[in-house]
Amino acid sequence: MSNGARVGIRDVAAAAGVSVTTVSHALNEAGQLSQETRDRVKRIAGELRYSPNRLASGLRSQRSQIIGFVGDEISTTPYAGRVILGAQEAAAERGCVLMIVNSATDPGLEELEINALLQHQADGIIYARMYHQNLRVPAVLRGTPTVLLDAESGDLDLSSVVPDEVGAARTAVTHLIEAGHRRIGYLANVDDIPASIGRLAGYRQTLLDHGIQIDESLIATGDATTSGGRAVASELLNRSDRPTALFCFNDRMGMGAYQAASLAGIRIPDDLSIVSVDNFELVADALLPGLTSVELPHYEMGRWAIERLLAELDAPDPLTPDHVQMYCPLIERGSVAPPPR
Amino acid sequence: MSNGARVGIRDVAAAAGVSVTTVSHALNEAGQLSQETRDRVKRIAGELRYSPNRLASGLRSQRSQIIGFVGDEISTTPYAGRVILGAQEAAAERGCVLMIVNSATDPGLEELEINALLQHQADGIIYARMYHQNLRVPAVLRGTPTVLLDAESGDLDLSSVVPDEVGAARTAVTHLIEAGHRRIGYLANVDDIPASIGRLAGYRQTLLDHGIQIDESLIATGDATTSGGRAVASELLNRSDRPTALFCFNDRMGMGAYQAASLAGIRIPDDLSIVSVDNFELVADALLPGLTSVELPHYEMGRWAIERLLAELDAPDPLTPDHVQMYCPLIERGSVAPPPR
DNA sequence: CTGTTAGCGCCTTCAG
DNA sequence: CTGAAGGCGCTAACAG
Repeated sequence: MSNGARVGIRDVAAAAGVSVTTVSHALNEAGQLSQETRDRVKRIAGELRYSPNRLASGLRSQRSQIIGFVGDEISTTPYAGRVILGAQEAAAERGCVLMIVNSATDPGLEELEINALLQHQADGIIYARMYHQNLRVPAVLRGTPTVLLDAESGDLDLSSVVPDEVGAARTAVTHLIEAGHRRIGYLANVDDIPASIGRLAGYRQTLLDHGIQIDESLIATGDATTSGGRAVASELLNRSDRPTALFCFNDRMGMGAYQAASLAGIRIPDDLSIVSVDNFELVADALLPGLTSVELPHYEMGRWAIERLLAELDAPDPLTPDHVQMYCPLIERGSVAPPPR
Repeated sequence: MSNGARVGIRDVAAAAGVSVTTVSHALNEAGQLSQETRDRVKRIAGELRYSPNRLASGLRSQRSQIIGFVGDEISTTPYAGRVILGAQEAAAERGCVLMIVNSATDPGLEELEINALLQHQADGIIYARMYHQNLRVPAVLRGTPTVLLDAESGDLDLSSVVPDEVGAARTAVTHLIEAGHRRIGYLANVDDIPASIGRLAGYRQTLLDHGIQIDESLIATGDATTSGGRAVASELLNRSDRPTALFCFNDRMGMGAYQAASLAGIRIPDDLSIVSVDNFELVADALLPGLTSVELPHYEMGRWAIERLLAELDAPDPLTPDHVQMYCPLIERGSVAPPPR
């Protein structure tokens, strides 16, 4: 009915002429066995195509080797894939497997889904958001080791990993300044979220650090979408004293800026340089010219979250929570050039 | 250590003054219990915040309620999210949960990952590809109920669901013809995969059905990427007898066609109409004007695969495999208009 | 209609 | 260094 896991530990024991204990020890690198016995048991287990039943071992050892992954908007964002890949690869390296639920917008449903994870005895939970945010973790999670991914929680002592938003903006704006730009506009996101705040702060700081006066009229705020970016970029670009470069909240706004530039007959990068944040390849790489973008380290955050969670699970004493802001590297393509003279 | 699942079925039994059997029956809607007892047990279980241990029940009942999902390129395609969402929602409705692995390009690694699923006693497997393809299913899967998603297998009798590629092309081209176009180019994909074959066939059939002679020179083949689309679209659009409409293999090639048109000073949709396949919103919706596209039903395929798999699992006798070609709906945006006169 | 009795397959004290 | 026994939490026969 199920899979071919007909052969159990006792079959191996019988075939090897030892007890089940010895087999268990040999296979789990536990106990004190002679190397010879250990090898022989392993060989025979292999020959018999023995495969452990993790329900049984989990039941007994109180370790399911399952990590629950609670994510929002898995379907609507392109980032989810890389987060999940990073998490899954890190988990696989440690003999764990991911159990994924898409936390719905409805908190009631989310609780149901988390309960399913808990019923399966997930050893721990990665609570992931696709956009950096502050949140309160659902009460059901209390008592289960949890790591926050692309999210932070004020009320609870949970480890978390988020992108270094300020640093991302600094990297982008510095790149523009180093190319010679002094008049740099910012296409900001209206939403009041950490990414908006951090990137705006990074933009300001970097200009100031380079002795560039901040011109508030060069900060245009809109929806963090292509059409939003197009709209606000148009305003900026139709001014007689338009900026020579644009830093964009994300790649979608960056794409909007391309469209606005095209509509206004402004060439990229000759007349206008653009840097954004996301490095969403399907967009950044597809634009003409390619969009230089600061990458949000989704894969790395996925890995980090799993590694941290497993470290907490393995620690004999509770670890003090760690809060990481992850570095965001610049991916250069073709949208930056020196300003037109 | 683990979660708060301290309270077990025996605690509930004690509190309710019944045996564990009665509790089990009450909670699982099994056996023959008086409605009164059933309700009382459920109430008490709720009050005690009882939560079943699915490792234990799975071990006993030989049903883990886990569906394994093995997918490729989960991280690099935007489709994965919707497939997974459809699968996960359908699974949740049936009390099941998804265990996801990203099958690497390396078959050895893939086998390892599938084995992990099997060790966790997954009741069945969804073997999913992100691009429609024919394949041989890994030998490890033999003996485990498996459903193919966006893939078909010649050598094995496994149920499968794929997009109706021919139908998708017919829908797209028919839409163009109904808008008045007769001279319709096709941006084809060089890769020799079912999608390429099916969409090309659908393009040809539809023209023929409408009495339109096929002009082979209007079929331009390139990489299924934005730059590939741009390159081949340029060829077509720089001809004096250029087509009035373009059917594109996918949205990325469609985006390339937009760029080629822009470079050539051709306006969409006034001078040129475009329809493609994918309906990848982040691109189709972001383009100016919006790209009319035939949607690949990823969410629905995810749902279908789970429902089919569960049906096979629940069937007393083996079901005869089902092979579905799923309908692809047209999503109209702004890239189609009557041909210029 | 409800309770008793065995395990599901494995790990983990304990003895030997 | 190895083996015997008990039980993780639950369900499925069968009794009553």
